[in-house]
Amino acid sequence: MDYKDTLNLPETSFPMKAGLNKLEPRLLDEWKGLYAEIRKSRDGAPKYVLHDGPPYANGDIHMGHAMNKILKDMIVKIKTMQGFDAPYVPGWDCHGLPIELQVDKKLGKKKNEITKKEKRQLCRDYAREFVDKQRDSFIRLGIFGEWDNPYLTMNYRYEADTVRELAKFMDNGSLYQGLKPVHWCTSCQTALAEAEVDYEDHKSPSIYVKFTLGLGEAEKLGLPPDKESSVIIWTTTPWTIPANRAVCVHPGFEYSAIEYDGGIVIVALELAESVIKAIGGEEVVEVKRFKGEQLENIRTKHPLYDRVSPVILGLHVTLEQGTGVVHTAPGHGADDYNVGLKYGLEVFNPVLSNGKYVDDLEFFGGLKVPAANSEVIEKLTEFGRLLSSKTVTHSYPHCWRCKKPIIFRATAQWFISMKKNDLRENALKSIKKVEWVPSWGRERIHGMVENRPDWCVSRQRSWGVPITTLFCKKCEAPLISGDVARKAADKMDKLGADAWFDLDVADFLPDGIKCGECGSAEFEKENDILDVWFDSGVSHELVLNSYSGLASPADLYLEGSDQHRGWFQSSLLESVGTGKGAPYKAVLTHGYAVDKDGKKMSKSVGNVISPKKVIDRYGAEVLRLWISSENYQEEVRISEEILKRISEAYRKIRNTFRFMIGNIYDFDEKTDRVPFEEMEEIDRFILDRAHALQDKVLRAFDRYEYHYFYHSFYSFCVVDLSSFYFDIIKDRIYTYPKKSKGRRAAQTALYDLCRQMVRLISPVLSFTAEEIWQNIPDYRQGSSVHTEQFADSSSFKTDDALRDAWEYLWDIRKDVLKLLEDKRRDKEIGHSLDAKVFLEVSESDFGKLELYKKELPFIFIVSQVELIKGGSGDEIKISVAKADGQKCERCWNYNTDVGENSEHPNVCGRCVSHLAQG
RNA sequence: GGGCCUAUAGCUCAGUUGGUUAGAGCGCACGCCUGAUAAGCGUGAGGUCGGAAGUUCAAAUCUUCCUAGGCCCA
Repeated sequence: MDYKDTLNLPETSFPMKAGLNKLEPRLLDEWKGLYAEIRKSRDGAPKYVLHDGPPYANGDIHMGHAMNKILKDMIVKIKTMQGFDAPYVPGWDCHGLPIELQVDKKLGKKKNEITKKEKRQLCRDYAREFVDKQRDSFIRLGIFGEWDNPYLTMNYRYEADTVRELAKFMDNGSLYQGLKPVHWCTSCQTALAEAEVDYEDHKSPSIYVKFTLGLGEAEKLGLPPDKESSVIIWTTTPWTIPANRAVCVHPGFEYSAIEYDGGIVIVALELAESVIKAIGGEEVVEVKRFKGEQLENIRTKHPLYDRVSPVILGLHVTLEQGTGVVHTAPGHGADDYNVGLKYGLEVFNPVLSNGKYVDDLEFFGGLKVPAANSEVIEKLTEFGRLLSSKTVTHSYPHCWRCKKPIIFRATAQWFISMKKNDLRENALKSIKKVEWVPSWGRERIHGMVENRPDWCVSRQRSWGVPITTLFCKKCEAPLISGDVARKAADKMDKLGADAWFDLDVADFLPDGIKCGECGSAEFEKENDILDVWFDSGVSHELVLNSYSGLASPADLYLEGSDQHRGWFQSSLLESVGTGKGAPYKAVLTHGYAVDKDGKKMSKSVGNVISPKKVIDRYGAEVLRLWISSENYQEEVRISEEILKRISEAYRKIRNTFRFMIGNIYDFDEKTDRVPFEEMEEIDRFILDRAHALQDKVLRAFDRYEYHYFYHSFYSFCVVDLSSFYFDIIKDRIYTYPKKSKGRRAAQTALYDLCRQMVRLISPVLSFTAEEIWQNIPDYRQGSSVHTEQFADSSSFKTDDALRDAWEYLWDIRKDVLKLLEDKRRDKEIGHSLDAKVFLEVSESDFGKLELYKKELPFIFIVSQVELIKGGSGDEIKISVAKADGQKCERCWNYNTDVGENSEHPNVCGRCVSHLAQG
């Protein structure tokens, strides 16, 4: 007869192949109301608030989005499994230039024909479209959250509340108007963003100009007082000379004082030769040498006007070209502006929006730049300040619309002061109280906040939240009033940002308000909009305090490491600036997704792997497992090979569960459970290992070390279960009578393992965990693993003695397997059950092993084991021979009693007895 | 150019305060099994710890420099 039919082989409909592209959509469908159900199940539980940083509503999601959202989802699910009420409200950043540019692009030439209001509506439609697209993608990844009610920075209420936040900065005096240079097209008469600037070759004059040292300054430097000493600058924009306010040197460079044309000129040592040559000198005769820092605060004379241009120090000075001394006009250059802030230089801009000098500018009033270059050069020559002039071709910014060269020009901008109300100091203090993971995040953001300039919050754009300030019609003085802002916000609640632009200024004027300068009561509205970083920077206030279940400050912010400059900082400044502390208790950062060589993914290189591609080919589950496997605090690599490895690991994990499910098909916990103390030792041992695993995994979770889960869990499946425990208990669950205690004990262990492990994987393998959950014997229709909590595995813990004994047995097993392999190579055995093992051990080891005499054959999966007392020390001598007796047709073990039963002539005594019991 | 960070087997990761021949799993090679079967088991080969110099009795681990890469600035 075929004894296979008398065995209890696994039975399950849980498929070996996942078919994730079908399984995942099916479960997503079943999960429609699950988020609400999970929240309900945690009603009243302690909260854990992870606040979502809003992605920009533009374009399809890329790997960085997927990584960020999956990590967040894992954390929310872990906290939920730990019993917390962990809500997740996703958001989107909807305003800003990139969307406006996309809309412009779609409009083509029509863009100049539509009104600003129409443009804003198109931007709103565009953002909406991508919010929906991205939302579908995120849901597809298995992310749980309040998807039907996300926060959008373009929601009317959000826009209005953003203005209310801005009003707080108006109230406390932090908001002010100042000047800052921006890219400016004099032809279109508009400010341009960096993205709207094209760099093309352009011909410019190249001039060297003398800045003569003021009276008595030469002596300070130890230079002969009877000669004229000058520093030499080089520039390609002579028209900015009238706006010069300083000359800048690098503190670390060496500078040479050189004899030239009866006087002395000072330039960088390294450039001395080329400069002297360029200005027609013969040879370099050095009189003296200085370190750049020695020149600080030396007074030079402006080459055209009767004013002083001091020497200042700046790290942006280079030796690539020029003289190593930089002509500094804070109104006409970014570097100049920044260094000027440090020295308190005037941000002087004599150029009007149409590119003409203001009328009262001496010598050049009314001239247009940059055509005025020739007049400036002429004047410099006349004043004897010009050393050289020629023409060069170089890369120069042009307007992307009209293709004409643009200029840098200081314009009025709105700023939030870092100094007023001690914003910088308080922000730095708050940084110290936050937990930064990895820890270097603290240093990074601290350094940035310490050195950043005031926050420029204005943009000359259409798509955004208005800066609700007014200007006096009469004297043009700005009116910064929180009351005006709040009146505007009240209108915006119902009408959105448009209210500010559409309604009459009178609608925003509080009773009796007058211009503080001239007393006039007539005003006009500011047209600038807010920097989008302000929009998202207020989310802690607008979102955390308005959604049910959320609370401020958040327990955690989790974003890419670029957000130390971005959202972490804007949120911090906004929160501290409105009188609170940091909006987060902890900040966790992740690296970027890069290719197999650690290089960033880019279309031009062709190394981009999109989430969609991975989902289509492998399933979202594999993407989730991939992220869990990597140390996300550094750059995270992804490649075909990595995905292949991960999907293989996925199959192994899946099969591990399949084995457990397949072997508890006839197990009913209520009637069949074997109490822990009555289980076989190995059953208790493996449960103990499972407890230790969970314990370590949960502790790693608390340290934000999520990839510990993947490695330890996977290793548990492969090493502890598949190759050790499962292999050993097969004999017991397959060949023992169905209802025997031995089989039921193993089933109890499998049942407990399965139920514990499925919870452990659920934050990562959310789909598969649910599928497993639905295949465990006592599955309740409609229930979900995701409303559960992690198993309390402390009842799995066993005593140290049992643990030590089995670790010892396991070690010996490894040695036995090596010996078996030798015999296999020699063709003496095939299957390990063909073998009999001899262990020659010392007195003390003999005692230990004799206790397990009966277990040893099963542990080694051999037919017989013989213990021999002998030898000394720790050494165990292992030898292998062919097993005694004949192979039992049923259990495949060799035994000398095979043949003793006439009814079952090819079966061992143990199986005969098992058969009798049914 | 500056700030912060990273570099251990083909892949993903461990390597405690510096202390024997640098570990694991996967993959690979070879073999076993055919009662988890497009599964399962075993054995084995893989590393000048990115490179160089230094500190030390002793360095993957500490210092400096270099190379490659990432983020943010300029």
